[in-house]
Amino acid sequence: MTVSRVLRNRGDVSDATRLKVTEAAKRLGYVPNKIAGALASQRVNLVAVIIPSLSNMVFPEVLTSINEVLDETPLQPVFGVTNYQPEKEESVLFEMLSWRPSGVIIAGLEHTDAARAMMRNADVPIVEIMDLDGDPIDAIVGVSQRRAGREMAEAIIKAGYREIGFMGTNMPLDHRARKRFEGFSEALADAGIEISDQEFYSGGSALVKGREMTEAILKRSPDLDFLYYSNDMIGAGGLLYCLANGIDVPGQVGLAGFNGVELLNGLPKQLATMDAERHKIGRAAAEIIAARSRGEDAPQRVELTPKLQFGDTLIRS
Amino acid sequence: MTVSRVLRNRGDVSDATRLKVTEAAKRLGYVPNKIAGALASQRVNLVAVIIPSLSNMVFPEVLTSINEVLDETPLQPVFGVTNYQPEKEESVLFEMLSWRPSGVIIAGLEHTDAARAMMRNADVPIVEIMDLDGDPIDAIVGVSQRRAGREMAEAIIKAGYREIGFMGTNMPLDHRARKRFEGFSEALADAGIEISDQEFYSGGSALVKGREMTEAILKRSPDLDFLYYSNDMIGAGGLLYCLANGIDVPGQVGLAGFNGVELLNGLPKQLATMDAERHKIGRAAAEIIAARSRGEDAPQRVELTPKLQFGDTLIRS
DNA sequence: ATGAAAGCGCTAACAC
DNA sequence: GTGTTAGCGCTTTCAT
Repeated sequence: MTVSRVLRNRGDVSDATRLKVTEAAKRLGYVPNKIAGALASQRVNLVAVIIPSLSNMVFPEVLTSINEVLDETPLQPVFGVTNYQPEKEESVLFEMLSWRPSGVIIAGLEHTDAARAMMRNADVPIVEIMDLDGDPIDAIVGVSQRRAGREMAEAIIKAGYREIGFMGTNMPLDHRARKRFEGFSEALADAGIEISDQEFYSGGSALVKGREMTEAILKRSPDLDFLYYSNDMIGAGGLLYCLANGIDVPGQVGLAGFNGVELLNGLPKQLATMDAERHKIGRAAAEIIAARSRGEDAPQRVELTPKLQFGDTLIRS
Repeated sequence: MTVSRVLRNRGDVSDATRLKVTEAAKRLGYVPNKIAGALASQRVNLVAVIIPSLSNMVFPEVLTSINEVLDETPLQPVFGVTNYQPEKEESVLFEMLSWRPSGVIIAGLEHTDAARAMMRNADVPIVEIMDLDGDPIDAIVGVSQRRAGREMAEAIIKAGYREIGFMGTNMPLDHRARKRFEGFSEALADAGIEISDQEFYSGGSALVKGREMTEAILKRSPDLDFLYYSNDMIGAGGLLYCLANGIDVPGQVGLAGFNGVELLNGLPKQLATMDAERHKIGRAAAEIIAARSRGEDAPQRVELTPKLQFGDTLIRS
């Protein structure tokens, strides 16, 4: 009836009745039932956002920018966390799609067959984010992780380092870290170099692990002249270890991480890194969903290019 | 009809038909419409989780533990972010309540009147988290921020420090930081001490801000013998500044932060801090919602007590 | 063990 | 400018 019109600012309603209705609504503390509304209108203003982890720091930042963009639209983000488990991703996705959201933003390109099928059948915009190396279901925005790895390797070689150690997470399901590593190794191989030593960790405080791994790898392989870390947090740990132990950085040992986290700016020396552009990724993804839900069209592919920041730990050649 | 029964594992259905249905469902990539289901059953497995910020590090951790607990139930968390703005909180709450969630977990005790009214009328379990100093709407779990501030002040005084500087965020709407500061000042006042100097910041990288503020305050007030930071990130920045500038910690200047963030373990020295128990808070809150949604009863108030960690920057007296 | 029918609280389309 | 009506896709209840 008229009430519905008022509450949604639709159609022609006289000011008098409009006033009466809004007033009554406020007085009764009325909160509309979107469930019924959504069922009737077949429209839901929710956007499903699915990420692997909240403890990674990177993802909260992506969420923040998604939030920023959607704040200016009628859309509402709804987050789900998969803990890097494909089956969990599948179930979270199932759960979310069953609410018929206006769009899906999901990290990565690797999904179970069932998950992929669900998304293809869902008939809503799907944006896969972060990674670019693979076949998207629908839209995609991110950086080529493989290329990021390559470029870092090339810069390291160019700077004259030859005995290179790698440290990273021991998570077979972190496909982005894996692809960076692959790109990195490939580029080294192209230059006839092999990784001299490596060290993996899982769980625990990344900063502490970075210290520990760095100590271990340098004790085991004292000839190393460069350490590449798969993320900035362990890189920062390594940097702090080197500084505390009088190791000359970048003279004796060069260091680099990945992500460009804000934290690095506060350290005594700037760790070399590559900005993963996660704010831009979040914005672009949200903008695609917003545009599509307005019926406008939007890019199918947004490629961002991570920029190498030399900082103070990688000799600029 | 029967299909519905199968899909929900309810009632008596013959194995034959059950099989037929599940198979067809899988083949068609069927995803049930929870909107219709929720409307019919008047039950929704969503739990609204409302927090001020994602960049604060503290909140992702709370979310993580909420997630952990709800993972073992049919409930699904749904996050909303308020950016510390009461009106935004109100609108997020409105939006979420309009989906008739099974419960609400919301940070803090300060809300607009309208928000408070909505929650009171919502007829679902409401758990206010983090803070304990105020009147809860329904259930509450957290630590007394005021007391946390007091205890830190008392420890500092006991350790013999007298010229105390304070650094914190310039956010009038961060009520928890404010209450800690109030408790801190009160305890100092009880001992006849006043804060000698203070410095506030907003925005930017907390670690960098910590360095900068520490430099500024020490240049301005060289007599300070203790610096209390309203959070660990700026405290860590301050610590790094002191170490880099040959300031003897905790001999010449003592330092303390708040939160007990994991990051601190990786620093060259352990910053004194108080663990805000955010994992326990998340767990307890989620458990209350889970219990209540099962019809069991649950505690109305869970008081956690932050533990002082002296680390290496506060003389143990 | 299965089917049929009512209705959850809205929106959309169409009268008046 | 306002009221009426028929669903939206399920669950629930009641028959069979």
